[in-house]
Amino acid sequence: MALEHAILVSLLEKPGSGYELARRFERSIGYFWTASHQQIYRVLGRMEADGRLVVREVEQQGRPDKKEYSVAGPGRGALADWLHKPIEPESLRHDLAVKIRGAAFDDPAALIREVERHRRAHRDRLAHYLAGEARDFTGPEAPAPPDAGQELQHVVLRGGIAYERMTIAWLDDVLDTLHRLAGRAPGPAA
Amino acid sequence: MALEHAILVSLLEKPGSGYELARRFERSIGYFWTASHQQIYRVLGRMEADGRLVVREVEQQGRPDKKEYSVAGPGRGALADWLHKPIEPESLRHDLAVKIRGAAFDDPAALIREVERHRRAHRDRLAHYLAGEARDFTGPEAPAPPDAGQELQHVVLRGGIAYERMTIAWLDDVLDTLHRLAGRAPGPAA
DNA sequence: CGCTCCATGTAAACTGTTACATGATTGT
DNA sequence: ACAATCATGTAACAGTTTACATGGAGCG
Repeated sequence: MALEHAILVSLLEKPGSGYELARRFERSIGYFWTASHQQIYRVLGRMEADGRLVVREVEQQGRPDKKEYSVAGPGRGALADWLHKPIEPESLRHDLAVKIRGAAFDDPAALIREVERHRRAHRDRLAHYLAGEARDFTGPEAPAPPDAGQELQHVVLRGGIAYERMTIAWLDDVLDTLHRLAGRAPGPAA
Repeated sequence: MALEHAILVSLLEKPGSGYELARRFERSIGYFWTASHQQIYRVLGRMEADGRLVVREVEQQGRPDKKEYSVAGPGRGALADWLHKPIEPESLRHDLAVKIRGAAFDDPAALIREVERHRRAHRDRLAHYLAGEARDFTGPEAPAPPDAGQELQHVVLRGGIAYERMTIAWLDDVLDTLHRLAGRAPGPAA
């Protein structure tokens, strides 16, 4: 159900169309929640029908009209209810870890390329987060003093940065392990 | 689709029943993939129908009979195919981060209890992982030298440990931020 | 002419959660 | 007697992914 709440938070930060939300889910909100445009349009339709959102048709020049959504009273209430209700601490879903354990029944060396690819992706994501942090929070252009919303956005971004740094360090550990195993026995085991 | 692959890896490590798999998904495999028994039974049924698994009825004394599943040739092939196919680097799903950003439109101080609860859960999980590491890998009972499968299980567990440590440190950062905001403005903003 | 961006959606398949259901054994 | 553990499932619903579908504007 958290997609609904993520959309409410994003629209409270700034109203926008389904398309714009989809873009945000590739960027800032996407640091901790992902959603495709198909999902977003469906949920927006439902939330508008439920009275949590209001739409405004916006005519544009040189591009298609868009529907700008913003949060209505009941939407704000639904978000407040959810914020006050405890949630379960997350459990991870990590495909790559499944692959690493699966490598025991295949060739561990064959995984090295894949792990390196993931390491590059995480390194790029870290660079992207750090650039965003400098632009919005720590650089000379950043607003001083920051308001509560900016402080909270920043602490979430610091979480993303910590996650990427941790992941890169772990992938280095994985690569070391795979190289050691590849040196030891160069074929499929088991 | 990774539940299927996680089941294949687990059954290659050791054949077992749906019930036993559900237990493993609360423990070792559960460090990086979760699944309920309902899901597991459904997928086991499908995989057996597809010829990826074979079942053996095992009579037991003092407890109900069970169906012991093990991986068939096509199952091993399906796993190998998946292992050689690149996967997308994961994107996070972190409800708590949605809540933290949402707190800008509610009372940040009201989130402190919830964050503390999550911190305790992660601290407990870390202790559990560390106990498992000592028991299976670094303690005096651990097999020496470890085989490839154990090395790979260990590196995945180290990833879980690093994740929990990072998360605890981040939650401390979040708590500092919330305390600072609570001291500054004691009501809902926006 | 083809590519990317803007903007919106539908449909089908699959995955995951919640609730319900049964029945024996072991321990308190 | 009651609760927990072992063991297996069904059914309904909610959420997610993948594929299909349309169409204009601007750039090289």
